[in-house]
Amino acid sequence: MTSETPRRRLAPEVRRRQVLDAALAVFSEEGFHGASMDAVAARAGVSKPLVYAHGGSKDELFAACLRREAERLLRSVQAAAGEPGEAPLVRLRRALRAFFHALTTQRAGWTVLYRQASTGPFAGEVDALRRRIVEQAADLMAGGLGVPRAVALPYAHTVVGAAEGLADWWLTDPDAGRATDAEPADVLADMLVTVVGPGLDALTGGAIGVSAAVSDER
Amino acid sequence: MTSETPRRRLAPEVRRRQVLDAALAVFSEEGFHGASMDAVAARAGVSKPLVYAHGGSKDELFAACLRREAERLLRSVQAAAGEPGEAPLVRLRRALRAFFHALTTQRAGWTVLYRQASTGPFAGEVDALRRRIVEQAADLMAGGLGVPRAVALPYAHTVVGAAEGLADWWLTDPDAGRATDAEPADVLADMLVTVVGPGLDALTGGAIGVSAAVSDER
Amino acid sequence: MTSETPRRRLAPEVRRRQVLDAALAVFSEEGFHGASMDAVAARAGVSKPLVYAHGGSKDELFAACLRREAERLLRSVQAAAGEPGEAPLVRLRRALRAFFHALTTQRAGWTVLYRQASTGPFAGEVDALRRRIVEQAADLMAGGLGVPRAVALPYAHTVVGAAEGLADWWLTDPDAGRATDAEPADVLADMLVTVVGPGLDALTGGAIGVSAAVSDER
Amino acid sequence: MTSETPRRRLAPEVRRRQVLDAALAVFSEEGFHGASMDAVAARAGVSKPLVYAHGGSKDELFAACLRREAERLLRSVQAAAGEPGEAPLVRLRRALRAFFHALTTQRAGWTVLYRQASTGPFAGEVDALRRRIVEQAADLMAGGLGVPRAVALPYAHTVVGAAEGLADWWLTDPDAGRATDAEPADVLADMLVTVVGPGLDALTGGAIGVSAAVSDER
DNA sequence: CATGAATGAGCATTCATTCAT
DNA sequence: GATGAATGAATGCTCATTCAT
Repeated sequence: MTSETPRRRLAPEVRRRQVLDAALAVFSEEGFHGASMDAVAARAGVSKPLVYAHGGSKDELFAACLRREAERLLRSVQAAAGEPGEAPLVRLRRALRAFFHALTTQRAGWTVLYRQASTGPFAGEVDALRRRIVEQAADLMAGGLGVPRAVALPYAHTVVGAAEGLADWWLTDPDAGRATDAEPADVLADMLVTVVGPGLDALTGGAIGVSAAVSDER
Repeated sequence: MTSETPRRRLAPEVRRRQVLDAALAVFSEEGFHGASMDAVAARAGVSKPLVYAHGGSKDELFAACLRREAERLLRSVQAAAGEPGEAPLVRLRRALRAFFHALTTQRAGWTVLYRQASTGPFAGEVDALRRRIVEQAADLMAGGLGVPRAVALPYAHTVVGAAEGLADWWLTDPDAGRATDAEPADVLADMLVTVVGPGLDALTGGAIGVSAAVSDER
Repeated sequence: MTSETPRRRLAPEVRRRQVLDAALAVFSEEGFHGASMDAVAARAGVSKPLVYAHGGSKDELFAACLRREAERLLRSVQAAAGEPGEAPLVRLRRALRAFFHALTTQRAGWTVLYRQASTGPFAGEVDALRRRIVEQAADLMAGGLGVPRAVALPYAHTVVGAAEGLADWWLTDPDAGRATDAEPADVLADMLVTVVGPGLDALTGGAIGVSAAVSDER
Repeated sequence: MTSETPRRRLAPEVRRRQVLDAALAVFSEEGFHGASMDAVAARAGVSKPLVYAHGGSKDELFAACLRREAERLLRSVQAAAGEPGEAPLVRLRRALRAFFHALTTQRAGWTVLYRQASTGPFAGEVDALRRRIVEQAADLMAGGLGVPRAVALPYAHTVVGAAEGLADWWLTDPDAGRATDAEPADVLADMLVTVVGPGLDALTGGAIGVSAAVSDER
């Protein structure tokens, strides 16, 4: 018999990450229902009971993936958005750049979060995340300028939706954002600011110097 | 056997529509994997083999639902967009209004298209549809004004993504678009034009009279 | 390929009995936990889903076996016990004869009822059955003679317990009851009456002519 | 690792008893199949491998419990039965009293022996025990009076079965044996002698002074 | 010696799919 | 043409058992 990988003993947290990583990959490729625990185990290179030991039931495992990826994504974007003192569109642009950058390293996570989870028993969890993101965006604007919340909220939904649309495009089409030789993530973020920035200006009655913000920080 | 409902022989195309309708309903409620062929048959009020006879395998059935709903949606929007002669933003707004209106009568279809199908073996099919929509939007602008395709395409992705985001919001949150007592579908469409219109103006170097178009046709 | 048994279509009630019979056999041999649905299916010569279709879940299947066997057994004994008008010991003897006779054709049922089910989620069901039997026996005596219930009840438990003990012996040991060439079931029943009859006489202060009853109806 | 409970090295036989006690408790509560080795280990407060080291496989562990409890029970009863010199019914009554008394302190053991083990791979073991008990009872009578073995054996089965029936009743129903305020174990034992004593007298043609024995030793 | 970590094997259950009527 | 009856193939999950430390 060829010397199979010997039954190594690993630290629980290492194993847990291993399992979560495998689960994320499989879930993102096959979807929640399409993914089998066997497939997760195989991907992780371990036995099925170990998956259960470290990840719990299939539902728990999926929820754990979800939460981990959401946390990661939110953290990146929040850190990039910076302090409330700055100009809203500048903060928005930095946040969007961070968002598109994060997707490059979290492609599977994004897929799981936005394509797999919005259905089934986790719609609630994902909805909550989405709401947190949108709220954050709405706060960014409602706080930064005097925009009333009732105006900021649909705007935030629009921007977040647009970002998701571009993200999907980017992850699907290899040419997306590659018109120039700048970093595609930045190109897409800037593009988005260019498109929605003036609209925000219009909504707020010119409270922001859009063009300045848009042309800034290149 | 006592002749209960006499199991009328129906014309094949009628049966087919019956089956597709049932399938759409079940798929939209339970998701692709959650839906069982038994449930579809029960919903259609026919036997399972008949479902197979008229709808093919589960995959084929799902794909058929997908295509039918996509066709419907595209047709509505295309019809509303009108002729190439008119002002792009006017056409865009009409198209968006039609889109949001269509969702009210095609809620199940939308759910299936965008929540269930974007994963699994149908991602391709959905992608193709999305691409058709985006192409159409890009044409609308690239044709209407002198915008180069390379600029129009990402813009189109942005707008379509934003529309999807708002649509999800709308279908999820009962308050979405109900700030005034205007038709919510129109409110959302107009909101979107307000947000992305000026950006288009900026992108094209002022080729369109945005403000006019935006305030027009109220 | 050798012509396997062709997938015959059978009437539902026939199939159901087939499945129940197989389940009873397997349960009686392996116990509830030891029995696998695969084994039941194999024994019935059908596929596993068919077992589920006709027998429900494993629990339901077991419960169904239980109830069917209990019903059978009770019916036999009740019929044999006859009308309240007759002498108690005569009725008791006839009932016991019927009981031991029933065991010959219901060996598996007995095992399932008394050896498998007294544990696990069905203890309640079996307890109820046992109580019905004991109550019936107690009534037989409390009603037939003037014995107070408080005396009849432990007596009934004693007699039923003794009958079960003999039954186990009989089903285990091939020699049991074969001292003479009379029907073993009858020998055991009569033996039991001989042993416990005089005790009943003693308990009731000689209300019954035991010896007469005991020697009667040979 | 911080030395919590220092996991004392214990003498092997002490450990073994610890493990057997835990196993008995778990088996009696959950049944053979329902009991998991994890549960046994947890109950014993030791690790699973230690259970294997001291108790062997699950089957062996169960068998060990079985044998230990059987031994205990037999010893109690044998000791109580006393010397062959005495009157058979007196000895029987003492033995029965000891039996019912033993159950109060060995409830778990009884449950395991008679409810869990009578099925599956241990039926043999339990049968052997039962046979030893019955043999003993038969010897008691065949030896004490001139009864031939062929008569004594079924009688013994009857008495033992009746005792088991009463025991089950007692352990199930809290009112059993509590008519007077005498010790229930004694009440049940005496009750049993009252019921089966006269029958033995009848079988042997009046060789024993039943009434004397029965009323004796109150 | 004692254990945490790991696994092979099995089980109840469901479902898409297809014959026989 | 339409259906009730049947099945092959998975799938989620658990457990007795054993290494590596």
